[in-house]
Amino acid sequence: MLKSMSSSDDHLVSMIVSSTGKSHLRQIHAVLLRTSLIRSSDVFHHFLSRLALSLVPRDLDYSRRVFSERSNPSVSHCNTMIRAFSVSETPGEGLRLFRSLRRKTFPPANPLSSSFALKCCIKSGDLLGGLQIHGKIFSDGFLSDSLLLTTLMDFYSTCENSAAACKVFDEIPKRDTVSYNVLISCFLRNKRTRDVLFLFDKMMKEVDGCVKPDGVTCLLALQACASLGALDFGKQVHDFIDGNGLGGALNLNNTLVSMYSRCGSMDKAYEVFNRMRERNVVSWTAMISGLAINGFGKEAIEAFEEMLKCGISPEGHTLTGLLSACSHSGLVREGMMFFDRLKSGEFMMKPNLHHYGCIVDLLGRARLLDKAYSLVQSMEVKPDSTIWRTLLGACRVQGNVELGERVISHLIELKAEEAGDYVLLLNTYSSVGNWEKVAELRSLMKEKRIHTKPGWSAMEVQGQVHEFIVDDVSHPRKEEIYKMLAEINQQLKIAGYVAEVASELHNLDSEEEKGHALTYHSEKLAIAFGILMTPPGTTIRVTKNLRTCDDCHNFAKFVSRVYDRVVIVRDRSRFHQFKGGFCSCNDFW
DNA sequence: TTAGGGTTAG
Repeated sequence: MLKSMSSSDDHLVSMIVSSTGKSHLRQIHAVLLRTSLIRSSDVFHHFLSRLALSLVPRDLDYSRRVFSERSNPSVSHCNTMIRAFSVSETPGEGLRLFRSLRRKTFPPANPLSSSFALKCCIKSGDLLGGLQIHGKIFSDGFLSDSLLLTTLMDFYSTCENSAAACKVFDEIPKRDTVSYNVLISCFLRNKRTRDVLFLFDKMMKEVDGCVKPDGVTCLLALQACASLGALDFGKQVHDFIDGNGLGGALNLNNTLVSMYSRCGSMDKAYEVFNRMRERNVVSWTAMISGLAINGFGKEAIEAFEEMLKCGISPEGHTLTGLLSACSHSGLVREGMMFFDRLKSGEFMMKPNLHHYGCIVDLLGRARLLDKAYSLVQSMEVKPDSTIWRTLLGACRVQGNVELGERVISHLIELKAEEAGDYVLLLNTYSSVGNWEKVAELRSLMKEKRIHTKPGWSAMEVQGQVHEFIVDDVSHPRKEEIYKMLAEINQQLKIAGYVAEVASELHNLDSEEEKGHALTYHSEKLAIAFGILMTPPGTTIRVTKNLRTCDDCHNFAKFVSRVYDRVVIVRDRSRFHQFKGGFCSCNDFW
């Protein structure tokens, strides 16, 4: 049919080209060349777009050749190619094309060219390239282009420069839901979780015109709540979802399951999960991982088996959740059985680093350190720093100095040693009373200028999130908090609590500071704040970014008994529920 | 002629 068409049929030809499948594209190309129909800018545009953008997988070589054969490409032809490069493995080519386009006086580049070029910079991590484009936005006269500025924010977000992203946001003439979402995702990526909640609140109250949260906003806000353990705020987001007709979305329900379980509310997680009309592997994975961090190992295994019964195949993450559930609940036999099934290929995948990490953790907790070490040595994939770190953690718990030293030498070899690793080794030495080595390591840390990253704890009171760091003095009610902490310490002492000075050492320079900093670990500040701010009997919920130390764990146990409070601490690896002087983890973490 | 944001983790 194409053969009989003339240049006056451009539109029809374009439509045919746009609907052509991959197998016929070369034939169509030949016809277009033979009939000279390709000379039409319209026809060429559609052909190139089909070739470079809408086909999966894309044929970039072919697109590149077709494009280079065009003697007078228009801006939109160039943009098609820049966009294609921005999602390819060679985004640098897109930037080069953009630059050559800008150098020409005609045709001039348009805001879209800059937008796609920025995408190229994001993909290739080209900081300088992006900054140059930003510099030209003013001289190109694109300052009022909201969509381009939104992409620019996304660029700064990937560069972890949230201050620059904020500045661009302020300059956007007409902000809409997407520009808000980009800023929110920037805050989330850059760990400014409280700002995420602030912005969500602002959108909900429609402070900025009629900008309202949409599904993506809710998804991001829920992630922030999960990270902070902000259960009340999470419930508000849930209400917003239900009240605005967003409740049926699969991805939102999956995130709700994850949020509730990461906030320690398994009842609500189950409720959402059971009400879901449709569930995919992500839904099951969220549930299994949630059960895992809450210490419900057996239930996680049951959920996994139920999932298989429903005919859903697990993914890598699903197995990670399952194996970590076994590890956290001390189900060594079950964990090893699932690991064997994974290795046999039953789940159509090979064990990855996460899976090995779980098993190393499992063996370490089960005091099978040698077995864990030989597993790491025999791994098919090269062990990364996290694997070694997991093993180092197990060495600390069991005071195995010899293996601990060997492990740290592996970390040094990988050039991946972090302050936390030295702290673990330091604690291993101190747990066996080897003070000479402690001193030696301390001076080494000083020499290498190693500083620990501060731990933080968060606590939600009436929907407001309060954050604390070690030795925090920034909180407006710091005086009351420290007074309360002193009182608690006194009460606990009477009940028999003794601070374990040797249990955890942070970035301290002298022995005298040790006892002092133990008193002011961020979770202790948060717990004191909780007792201060809530009526007797209220559950205290604290979220911590690192693993909680032995001393703080012990402190929380005493608080739960002396103050008759349920204290729930979510640390980096799991939940601890303290009640009547005991912890749900049975000191096994 | 075209465009910007997003689900599970050791």
